[in-house]
Amino acid sequence: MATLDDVARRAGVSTATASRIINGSSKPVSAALRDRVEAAVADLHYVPNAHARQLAGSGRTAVGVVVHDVSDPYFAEITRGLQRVATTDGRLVIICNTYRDPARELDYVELLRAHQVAAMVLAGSGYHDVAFARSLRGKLRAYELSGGRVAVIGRHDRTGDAVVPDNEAGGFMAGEHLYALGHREIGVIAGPRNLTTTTDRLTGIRRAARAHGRPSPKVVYADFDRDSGAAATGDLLSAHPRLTAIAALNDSMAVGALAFLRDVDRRISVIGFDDMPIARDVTPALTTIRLPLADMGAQAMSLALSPASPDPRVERVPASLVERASTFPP
Amino acid sequence: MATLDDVARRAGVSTATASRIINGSSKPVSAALRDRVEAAVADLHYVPNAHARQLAGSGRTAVGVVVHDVSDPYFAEITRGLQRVATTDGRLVIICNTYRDPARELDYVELLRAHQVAAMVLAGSGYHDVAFARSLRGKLRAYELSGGRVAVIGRHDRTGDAVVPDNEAGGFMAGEHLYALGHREIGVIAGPRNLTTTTDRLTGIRRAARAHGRPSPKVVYADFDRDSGAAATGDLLSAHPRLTAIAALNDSMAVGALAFLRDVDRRISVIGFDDMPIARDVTPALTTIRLPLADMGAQAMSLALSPASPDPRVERVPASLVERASTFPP
DNA sequence: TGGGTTGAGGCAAGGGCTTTCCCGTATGAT
DNA sequence: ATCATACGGGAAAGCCCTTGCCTCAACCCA
Repeated sequence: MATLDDVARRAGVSTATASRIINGSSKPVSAALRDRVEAAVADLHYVPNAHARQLAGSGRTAVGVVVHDVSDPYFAEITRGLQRVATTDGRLVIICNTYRDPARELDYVELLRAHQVAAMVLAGSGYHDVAFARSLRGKLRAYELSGGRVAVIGRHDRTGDAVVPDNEAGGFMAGEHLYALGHREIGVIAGPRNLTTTTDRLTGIRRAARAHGRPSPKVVYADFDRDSGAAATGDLLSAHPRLTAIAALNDSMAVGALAFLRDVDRRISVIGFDDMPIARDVTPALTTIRLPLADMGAQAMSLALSPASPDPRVERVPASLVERASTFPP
Repeated sequence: MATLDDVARRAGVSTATASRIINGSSKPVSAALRDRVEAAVADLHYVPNAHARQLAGSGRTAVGVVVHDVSDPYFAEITRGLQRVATTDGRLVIICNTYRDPARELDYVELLRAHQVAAMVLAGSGYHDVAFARSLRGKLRAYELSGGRVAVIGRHDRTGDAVVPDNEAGGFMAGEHLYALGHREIGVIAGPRNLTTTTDRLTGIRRAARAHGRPSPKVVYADFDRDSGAAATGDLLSAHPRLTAIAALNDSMAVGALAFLRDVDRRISVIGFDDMPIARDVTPALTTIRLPLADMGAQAMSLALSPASPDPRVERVPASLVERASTFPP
């Protein structure tokens, strides 16, 4: 691999000059030298070593993102928003998939710190796990102490910049919608129970049940993905055959529910959550609680990229109901 | 940020010793020192600087991936496969989204080279653009010369390791299926015309038309995404009202076509391509040409991570027909 | 007891780049 | 003609690590 030294030698200048030309430093350099250096760069296919540069230079340039899994539509949307603003800012994005393994999450935070990223965004780190939270807080604090910036998407039990969707209100809206339609007994397909996203949304639905004087909904837990949603629907319906509506705590599981219901040839209301792209393309089109996922990602990255402010900024993101065809009176 | 120096000083040892302990080198070290160093590391929240390490050490550790857009289901699946094998190999994955901008693609290759990645995988770089291809080849060669490994997914006009789906055969199968069903005049919603994926699939379909003695299908070009697929369906149908079947060159556009047809309340056959996850959840469930996307990603990463072999390895990936409900006799 | 091992640890040389001085030379003003 | 002022360019000091080589002491066997 050609080095700056090679370039300088070939152009007959010092590495200092070569470096200045290559980086477009403000120091003036004669046109002749500039040409010679540029020619040498081209001839040698020279690319500056990013690690050496990072070591010698001052500015951190990359940013890190820690999510459950970029291929999951929920995180894919968020990541899209994130990337848009990071790229606009000319930054390399390092994406880390945790697959919901808290240990892996902790490791990735260390790894990103080791890579001297300028900022990191964490999405989906809301576990009900005190030890994990404490450990994470410690690592993030150490990172921030060394000048790193952090933004979190989702409920945060640390003080710091965050983008927080109103999952509880969204859950309430879902329940409200179903009860207002006249349903009396509803089932809920929840996500993993150790996630705050799950419990927050669930709390909202339960509050709606109370508000309507209905019994608490029947809950069954799944994994936020389609197939577990389908399986959970089976469980729910065999345990409680008289349910007339199901609230799935995300659209992937709602799609699974719809698939299951079609298979067993039953037609009951299903409401989802998130308004993922797929929601409008299933049949019946999915009624769901919308969250502006891409925007949330963009907001989080903006926060992370902006200079630290003394008091943490928390952007609250409202949820909204999108009525389509999958919910109807009992 | 604490440095190795800080750790060494605090533990009262040299940086050499500290480094050996931290990296679990084979050199023997007394238990006492080891404990002191480990304590210092913990106290200081020390994380070794990845850049310095990369500079000083020998092994390249990260790998790069260049794709159109990770949030696009096609690339999301591929990326999932890639990541699985990269992570198993203990490597950091840097994902770069080109949004189908050849210039950006070239830039990313340079950037990954600058970051000294051990290997890179390119997916979706099959543009019909001679200048681009030449430029890309040059950059890749320079990278390989410096010990980097490259694997490409899709048609490659460079010699090197590659995973090549049989798009042409897949296209033929799609056409074959439709003609065998009795359709005489079919329309095609193609992807961007400058992509080899588009032209290869199209070639296959045209061959099927010839094989059945049918006129060449009507083609309209779109962008491989849902909305452009829906719009293209409208164009196609108003230009050729008597079409009885549509072949979309990927599932996203097929889903758009289905949506459009539902809107105008028309029911004609639609076949997709790729068998993305969404295919089985739309209504009617999408008949499609399946490609094992995640496996392709995994294979490509395996190739890229294995030592260079004198003669390039090319893994051909067969396509297969998945019959669902969206195709039927005219 | 002496020479040869072996075990534990430190010194210092990079690795490739940026950047801060610092030094000539040409330019302008007086 | 002289002095001050740019201006163009180079030398070299790091940035933070890893690792080959060397030293020193304790230990072994004959």
